[in-house]
Amino acid sequence: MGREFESPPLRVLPKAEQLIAYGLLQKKNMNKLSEVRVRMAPSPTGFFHVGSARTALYNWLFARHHKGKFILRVEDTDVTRSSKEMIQVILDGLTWLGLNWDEGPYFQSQRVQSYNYYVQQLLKNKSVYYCYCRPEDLEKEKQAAYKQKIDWHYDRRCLYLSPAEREEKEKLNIPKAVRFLVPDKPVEYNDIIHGKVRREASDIEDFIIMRHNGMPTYNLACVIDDYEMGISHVIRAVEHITNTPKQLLLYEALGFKKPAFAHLPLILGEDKKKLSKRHGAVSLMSYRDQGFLPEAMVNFLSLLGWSPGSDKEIMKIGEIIKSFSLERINPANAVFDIKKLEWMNGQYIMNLSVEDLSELLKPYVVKCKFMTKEDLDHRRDWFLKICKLMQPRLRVLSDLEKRSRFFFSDDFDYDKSALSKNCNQNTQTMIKKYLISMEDIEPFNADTIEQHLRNFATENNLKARDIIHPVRIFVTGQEGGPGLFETLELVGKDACLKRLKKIIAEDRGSDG
RNA sequence: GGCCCCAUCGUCUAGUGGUUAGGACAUCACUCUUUCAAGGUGGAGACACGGGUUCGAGUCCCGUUGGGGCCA
Repeated sequence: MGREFESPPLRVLPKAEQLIAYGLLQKKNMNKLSEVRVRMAPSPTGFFHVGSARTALYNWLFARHHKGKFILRVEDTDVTRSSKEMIQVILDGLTWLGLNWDEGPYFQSQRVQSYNYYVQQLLKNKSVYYCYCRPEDLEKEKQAAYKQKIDWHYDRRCLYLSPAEREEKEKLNIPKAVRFLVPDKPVEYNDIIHGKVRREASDIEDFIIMRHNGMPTYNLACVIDDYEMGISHVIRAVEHITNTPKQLLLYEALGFKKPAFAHLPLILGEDKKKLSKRHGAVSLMSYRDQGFLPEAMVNFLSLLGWSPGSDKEIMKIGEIIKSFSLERINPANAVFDIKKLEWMNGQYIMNLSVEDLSELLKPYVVKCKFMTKEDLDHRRDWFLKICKLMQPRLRVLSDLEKRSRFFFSDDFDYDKSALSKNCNQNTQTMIKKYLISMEDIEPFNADTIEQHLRNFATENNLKARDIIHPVRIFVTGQEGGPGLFETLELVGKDACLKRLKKIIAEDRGSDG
């Protein structure tokens, strides 16, 4: 890295600043035109966390509400193995949710010279100093201190190195990091969600801004990126709130204009710990695969920490954008309630047209190997009817597999307790008789099946339900489900007869 | 260990000094139905605690407790 960085890198000027630069706008009118620019800055970890998804969503909602820009930036300096695929995961997640970005993705790994440039500036104005300490040694000291329940801060030993000592270390080519010299005054700022946040200088350690290997730390890269990308509002998770004072110090040392900050509450698991892999599904895409609709996911996530103030919960995206504001975000952490998500998804499924639902369900049918796509297309009307029957019974699309297998295949499991409840000598005899008369039903549709069954019941001095229940369990294996007559129609005459015969052949009546 | 953030039903929340503390999910009952869902009706269920300020506090202040987060 022998190169000197003389010219400052290009900066993306917000619209208003561009106009000022061209003399087209007076500074006093700047606020009228100043554009909202927000960003989502994920680090590619191999999957897209629902928490990141919500952060992205809130940024996006804020940008759309203010007709500003939503920018995507990949923080990939730390992750040596960050690959194309991992970045694609993020893009796919955003795309699935419908969170389109206006700029980017920008990559931190490609902006190293920009960070170097500003580090030089900081070195020049003595806001930072070189630190020759070995990270492992400091870590050891720190752990030892914690063990004795003593707080530990870096003691600035490298700041106080004599010129001779420094020269010695330079001569030995000891790797050096760059540390920020924290000024002795408290840092205070106004968080949009949390209000006044204050931190004493003595509580802020001289933090590293650039590692031995020349890579910037989060705080440095973040500040420079946000500045150069003209970010007006930094909206991020509350775990970063402790970084904010440090970053504010950097803004000051660099002479940058500060953005506004809003720190989002965390999403918690049922045990109230930060939602993580051990809570089960935290990857956005696993929700997609289970058959959650993106609209439901967006609606649910938008309400996890924010409320429009009205009682309305099922909202179109336009309504959410219209009423969204950072001020209405609840500062308290929120538990991820999968039950409510499922309910909401069910609501969205019910509001779908049958045609749309069938399109969404098709991949699941194929994936479960119930039918091929071609067969499905051949029996379009039949499949549409199934979709209609299942529509109010699905909470996630993948529910289709266990709840409606019997439509597609003779190979399904019987609900054991329901089966034994309905298997006795009487039902066996009755079903035997019913089976014979069923052969005559023509055409085999819901209406004729119902008429026939009710007649059969009267003729045999039975209640309709005494036939309905056993037939249902024998034909579908389940105790509940859509209306029996529609179900039988769609299962088809041959399959119905076959399944009833099978039950009789097994002579379940005798073994109970 | 230090610092920071947070605190209304089990969960998500409304509430910005005067409310029978409202809604949603979940739960329970009833209803509809051939069953299961969906729908309808209803029930149970919360201001963590202690001090202030105030005529009056879920709401403002302080403390305690509890939870959470961060510390290359």
